[in-house]
Amino acid sequence: MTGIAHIVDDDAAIRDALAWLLRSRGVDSRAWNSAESFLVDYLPDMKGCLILDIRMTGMSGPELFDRLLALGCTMPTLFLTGHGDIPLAVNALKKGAFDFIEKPCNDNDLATRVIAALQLDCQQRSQAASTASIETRLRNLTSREHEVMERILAGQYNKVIAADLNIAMRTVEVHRARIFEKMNVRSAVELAQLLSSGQLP
Amino acid sequence: MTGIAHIVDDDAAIRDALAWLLRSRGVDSRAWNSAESFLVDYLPDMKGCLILDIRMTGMSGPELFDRLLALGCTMPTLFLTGHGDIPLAVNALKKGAFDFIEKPCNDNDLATRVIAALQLDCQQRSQAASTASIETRLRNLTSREHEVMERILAGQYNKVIAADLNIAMRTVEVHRARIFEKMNVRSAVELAQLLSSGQLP
DNA sequence: TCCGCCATTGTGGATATCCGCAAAACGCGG
DNA sequence: CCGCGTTTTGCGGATATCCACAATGGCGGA
Repeated sequence: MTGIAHIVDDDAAIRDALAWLLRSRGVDSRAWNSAESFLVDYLPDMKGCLILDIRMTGMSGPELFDRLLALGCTMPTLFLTGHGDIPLAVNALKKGAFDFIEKPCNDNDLATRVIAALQLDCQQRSQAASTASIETRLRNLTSREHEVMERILAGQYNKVIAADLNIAMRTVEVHRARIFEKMNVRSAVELAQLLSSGQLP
Repeated sequence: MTGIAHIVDDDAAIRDALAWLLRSRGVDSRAWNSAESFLVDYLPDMKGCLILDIRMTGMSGPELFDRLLALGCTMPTLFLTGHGDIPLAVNALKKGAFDFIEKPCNDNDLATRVIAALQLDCQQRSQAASTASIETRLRNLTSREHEVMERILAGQYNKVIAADLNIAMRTVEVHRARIFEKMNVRSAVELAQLLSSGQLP
């Protein structure tokens, strides 16, 4: 668990209480007093989770959430609110927010949910790294190699691929070996499994 | 879109109004006046979506939802409520409810959400049928065939599989051909793709 | 007992895959 | 201009996959 809790709340007492609570559970945190100040500091490689207040001077929590979604932020987001309503909660959750908690709330419950969000971030990052690695390897293939690979994955014989692309079978073999090398697999089966395992294009 | 909206509400006026609204949008429905009466009629192959009231005499909407989850019901569920609260809404959505709508609500909005739920049910059923078909085919394999298939999917040569299982290579070929036939694939690549494509064991 | 299914095996022949070694042509960037 | 990467091709040899045809033995159910 390597991420931290990013707290955005315009109430200093809440920020301090949250930071204290999470520290008592071994969770590091950092706090911002407004959505705008968080956005100034935001970086795509921030790890952990977000804890957003709903009502804030200036940009609101939900508005910040929308903005971060647009920026591709994947950190699990917990909304804390003393002034929420059901459509707001439902809307946030349907947009992918991790949780929506009314204040005042049970300290233990809150800490538990934050820890769950941090764990989810960890898992998501691990999966995203794996997907990115596959995508990098795919990007390293030449366009010819892509053409051959599509046909390998369609189960075509080298002879059929050669006829299809109007090249020699030996050339197909060369491309095939290069594809396996670049994709770091040893067989067409392994390649198929690699490319079927996630949400890849 | 072949499913219907299953309405469970103890208020006859609401049931009628909902049925009328949905009919005006081309959606068939059927209504029950209590959670218990719906449970008496419930069948696992019901198609469509569920519209549940929260507060009802006897078993409540959320209690019915829990019961149906336990029965393996996959129909997308929309909660309708005039008396909800945020934790209830959040809890339902986190358990997988499709939507949570406060009454009174916009007729158009409600109908749109119901139609979206019906579409989701349709997709889910299609995916479930595909998964079931694969599982049936897997079940038709003999245990020996399973052993060989695992090794094929691990990318092993027939010669290695034969040595591993202490049988002739010809036998591996026979099993291999039977596996492909039963799984309705033509190659190990296709088999790997078939078994990597969903949430299978 | 008979039959069907499963697991196993062999023979021989055909096709598919793999690869070292070698070579040539083209395009791009330093 | 030169080096490198890409694409292509051929040769020869080895290994892998596929399968028709044939056969045997064990097990379970009718």
